Amino acid sequence: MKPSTSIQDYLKQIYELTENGSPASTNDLARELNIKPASVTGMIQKLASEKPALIEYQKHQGVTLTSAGKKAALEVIRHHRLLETWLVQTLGYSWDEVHEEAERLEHVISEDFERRIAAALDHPTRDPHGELIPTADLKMPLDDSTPLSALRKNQTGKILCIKGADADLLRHLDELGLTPNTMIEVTDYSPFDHNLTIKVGKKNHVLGLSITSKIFVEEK
Amino acid sequence: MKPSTSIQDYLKQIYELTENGSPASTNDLARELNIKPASVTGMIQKLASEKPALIEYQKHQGVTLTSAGKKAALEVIRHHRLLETWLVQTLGYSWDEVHEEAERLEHVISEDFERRIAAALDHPTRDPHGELIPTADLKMPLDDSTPLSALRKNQTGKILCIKGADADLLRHLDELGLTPNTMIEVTDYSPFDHNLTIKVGKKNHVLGLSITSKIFVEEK
DNA sequence: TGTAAAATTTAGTCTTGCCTAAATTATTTT
DNA sequence: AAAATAATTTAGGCAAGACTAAATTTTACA
Repeated sequence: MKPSTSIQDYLKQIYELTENGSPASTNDLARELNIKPASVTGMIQKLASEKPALIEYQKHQGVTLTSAGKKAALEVIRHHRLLETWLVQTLGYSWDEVHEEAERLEHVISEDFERRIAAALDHPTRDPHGELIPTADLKMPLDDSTPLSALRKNQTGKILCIKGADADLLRHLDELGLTPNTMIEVTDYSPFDHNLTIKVGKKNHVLGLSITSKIFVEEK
Repeated sequence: MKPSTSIQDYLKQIYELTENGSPASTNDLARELNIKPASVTGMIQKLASEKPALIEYQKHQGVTLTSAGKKAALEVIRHHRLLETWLVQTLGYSWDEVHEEAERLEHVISEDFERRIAAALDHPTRDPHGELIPTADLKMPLDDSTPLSALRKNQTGKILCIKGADADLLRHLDELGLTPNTMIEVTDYSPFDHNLTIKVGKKNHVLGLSITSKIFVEEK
């Protein structure tokens, strides 16, 4: 049976917190979901005792997704990213506005709806932020991007993805023209503070690590 | 604050059951909402004691909407009908498929989303079934349609709306070409059983009262 | 290594919205 | 008008999913 909206939110969040390979802690989950840690423990115990189990869990050790849990998480993430793409393309949302709307819609659309928007968008592989969209058979495509912070003077690339930016930063990057699919060139690098000077269009911008580590590019 | 999904469903249903002018009974609500009558009583008491009250209620007398309740109901109905229109126009749903999808989406879309689809559709006044769409300021437009069953031999009209048909009947009417905006002519009337012979395109169909009373036309 | 701080879990409570069973009120039939 | 039936309400319960306060475990640091 289809997991509740709450459970879908937990699974999605666990997926994201465990992408680095390490288990997700009760506290991290609580922070990300805006829920008290005690409540998270309760839900964790429930998810671990579902059959089939959706997460792997041992007291005080954090949680990881089982394959059933990962599948359910990817389903929600696919919904979310297809919806964002579609809202931007068909209703003129800007890429920094769509998140909240998709956050609510992702839980209620049918598989039929999912198929229809995927087809209407011609089966996109990345959403407006550049995040990879899980495939229809619920696999996450391989990510071939590099953080902009890893580039050095004279290297060029195409922006693929902006990760982990809040609404303010998204708007700021939009104003600078730093959006997915834009070509950029590193015109200077400061080894001291890791600042990069980036040429985008005809303008140069000096960006610190807190920004360049959130921009992912395909090196050319 | 925004009413819960459950409350929105109650209000929408009460709106529809009271369109005839008489209050909605506990039993009718229970039947339409697939909920037990005892549960309906509980919710009714809650809705009547909200401030401001959303319904008018006296024990054993049925319920009607207050103006606050009607406003909330029209908001949901506007969402539903705009969504149906939009799903049909942009995602190729057929008019007999959209109901369920809209039923879930109507509760989660933002006012911004509502404005965007209304604008994208050029502010339609009727949904794919022909039902009137409440205006942006939450008034229900006047209905200028007549039941097809009231027409007699040689009268002609344009189909405006199909009301209260289940999925089977919707598909059947679709096959006969009896969809909103179609021109029809009454070529015969049987006073005995109230059957009407209707010419639609080049074909004639004999329709009983159970069908003609669900088709609403603009008489020409 | 022992202790303080941080993280986690347990225990008990609350709200929402549904349920069943039983009691009450209204309506219909004889 | 009384009896039978139908509609409605009351009472008591349950599951989901959140909360607070208190107990426990783990980790970190002196």
